[in-house]
Amino acid sequence: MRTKDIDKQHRIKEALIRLILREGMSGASISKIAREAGVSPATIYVYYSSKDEMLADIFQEYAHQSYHYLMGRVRPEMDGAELIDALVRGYFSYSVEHEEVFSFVEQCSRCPTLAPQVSQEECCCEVFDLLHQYQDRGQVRRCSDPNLAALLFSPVRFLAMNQPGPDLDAQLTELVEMLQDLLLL
Amino acid sequence: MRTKDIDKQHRIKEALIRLILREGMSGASISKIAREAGVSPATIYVYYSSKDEMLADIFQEYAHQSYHYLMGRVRPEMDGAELIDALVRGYFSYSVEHEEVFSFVEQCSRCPTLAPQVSQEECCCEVFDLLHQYQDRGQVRRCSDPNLAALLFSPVRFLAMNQPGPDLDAQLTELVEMLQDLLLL
Amino acid sequence: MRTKDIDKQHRIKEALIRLILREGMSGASISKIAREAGVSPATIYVYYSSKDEMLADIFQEYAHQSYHYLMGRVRPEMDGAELIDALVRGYFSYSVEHEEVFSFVEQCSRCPTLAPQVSQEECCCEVFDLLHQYQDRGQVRRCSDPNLAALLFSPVRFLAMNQPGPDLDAQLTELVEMLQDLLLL
Amino acid sequence: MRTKDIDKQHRIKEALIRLILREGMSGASISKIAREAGVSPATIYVYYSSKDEMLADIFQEYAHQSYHYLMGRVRPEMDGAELIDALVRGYFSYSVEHEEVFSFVEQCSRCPTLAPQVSQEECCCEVFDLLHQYQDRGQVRRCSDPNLAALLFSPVRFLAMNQPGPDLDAQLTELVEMLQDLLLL
DNA sequence: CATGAATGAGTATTCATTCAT
DNA sequence: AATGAATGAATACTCATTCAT
Repeated sequence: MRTKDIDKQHRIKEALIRLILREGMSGASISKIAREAGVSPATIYVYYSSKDEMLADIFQEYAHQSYHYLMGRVRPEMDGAELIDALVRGYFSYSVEHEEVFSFVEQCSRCPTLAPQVSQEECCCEVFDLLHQYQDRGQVRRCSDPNLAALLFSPVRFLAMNQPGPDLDAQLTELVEMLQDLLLL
Repeated sequence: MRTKDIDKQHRIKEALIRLILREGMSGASISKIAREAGVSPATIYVYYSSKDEMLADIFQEYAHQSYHYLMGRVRPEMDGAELIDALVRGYFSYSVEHEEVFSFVEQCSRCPTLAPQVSQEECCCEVFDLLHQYQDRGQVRRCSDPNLAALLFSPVRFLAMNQPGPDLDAQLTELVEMLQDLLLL
Repeated sequence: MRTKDIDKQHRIKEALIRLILREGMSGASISKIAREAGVSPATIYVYYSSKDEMLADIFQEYAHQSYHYLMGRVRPEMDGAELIDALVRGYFSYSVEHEEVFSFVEQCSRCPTLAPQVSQEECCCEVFDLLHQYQDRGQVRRCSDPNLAALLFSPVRFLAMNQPGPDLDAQLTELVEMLQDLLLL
Repeated sequence: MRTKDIDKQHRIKEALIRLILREGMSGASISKIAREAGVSPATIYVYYSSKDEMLADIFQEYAHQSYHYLMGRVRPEMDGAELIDALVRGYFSYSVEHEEVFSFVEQCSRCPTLAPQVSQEECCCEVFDLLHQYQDRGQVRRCSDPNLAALLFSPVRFLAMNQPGPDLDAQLTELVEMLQDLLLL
């Protein structure tokens, strides 16, 4: 059965991510994952040859999901200000809507045994392509890609991580404005 | 009665931090820590009542070391541009010179079972006091503290985390300039 | 899927009981039990979810074995004197032949954390049913069940526990006679 | 200070016995005992050279306390019936009033590594001396000492151990009457 | 493909005991 | 006499993985 298999592997992925959100990297054991996914521990080894490989695979798979999400929030007809607004608020929405994946990726990317296995810059190229177009059109300030990424996404990631205060919305608006000040020409 | 060996506790702390840099949160087991510190596993329980408590204690202790480090790099006679330069480059230096602590804190602050136990904003107040002075004097743009922290420290943290490329220095200079553009009046 | 090895569980039970006879409750550690049973410590947790549960389960299982043994030693055609003789001597034989189980049950039933988990009076009802018949027929003195059990079984248990002296046989005979005097009408 | 020492040793004894009532033989570790007694673990080794020796010593010391208690409940002017009544009810009272010691002795005397170290029949000689006098005077039936002990004390011990039912008092009365029937001439 | 049984090596923690003061 | 520090060895239990079905 084709569907059955894929479903099972999918449940394993979700179980892993859910578990890591709840208990952190060291709380995600094979047997807990299996229990959470409703499969046997042995079944996990049908899809992944080791726990390390599983983690790396799934990290790789989800590492750039946020950028795909972002691409769904921008429209070609947006001007620079709207683009920055969409990217910043979009990234924040993502961290809320996909809390599990967000936390999973955050944790994995800090793990010294895991992070080097995964190419960090690979799949966000779509977003960069877009930004480059705006830069080429003189709508967005030119700067190196790492700094662009650092300024556009790290601060909002920082806000997303901290406990949600009451005036978080105002902060988000302020952040958008500041980044517009900084990046628009 | 044998007297408590402060050096021993210090070695435990360093061993923990070193190990987490090398192997991540899930690689830091009590017995590895003990071996690395040159003590018996049981000795760790003389100083900490559980592994969780140990992690939380040591995380708490080091969570704000970077800010103390930064305070040692700024001088009252600096103008706004120099301040931003000192803070950004200082934070980067810190991440290089104290790689172990930097990675340890980064990992701990993403761990869902650990982060909530530790008050994140406590000891960086000194830095904020300083920034507020510059804001009061009209040298630094007014904005909410979280956004100030997010913009000043997250991007450089992001650069520090990624594998060191050749033109990292140029990027750092660029980042400083951009933040000066953004934050100076 | 490998099938559960009933023999393995049986070996675990026997190992536990043997060990407790030799070394007492505090000598029966999981690793000793595993070694004695010829399995891995982890295997024990395939059959029991914790040591406490294992002890309670196995205690429960053996708590009333002596009464089943007794039922095999009485015949319906016995008169009252023969019945008492069979029960008392039978119980003594049991303590000799099944020394391990006897000691195991004696120890468990004194353990304050274990005894309350196991229903003590459950399975000896068969013996009581029998005794009630003799009482109904006027062959055995009427008295409350606890006293009947206390008088018929505790004294012989006491003799069985003490180091075997040379005239133990005479004592047993004397005990039988005294109980016959007391209980026959 | 003389008193201080004795007091400390006494607190250790009481702590051990209390702990074994609550948690059983395997729950009584040196450090728990020390905490319960309010002393340092090392202090225990001032009074006892090892845990085994401590257990044996204290068991020995309390093994026959019940018989001393009983001797305080009998009067020389009692007749046989009163004597049996006093012994049986006295033993029961003891098990209630000195629950901790009662449970401690019950558990120790079943422990195969502990029981053989302690002479069981030593100190109850006073009670036997008394019973022998009644036997010599023809007031109590002659039988071997072990059987006398077995019949007089085991049944009431059995009643004492089982959970206290509502009609325990009636049972005790019944037991006294039956033993009087059996043992009085 | 899928699985529960099985396990050696590991986990965090506690043990009885000794040491230095 | 008394103690908290220190520990090697043990504790109960879980791990990632393999095996037999």
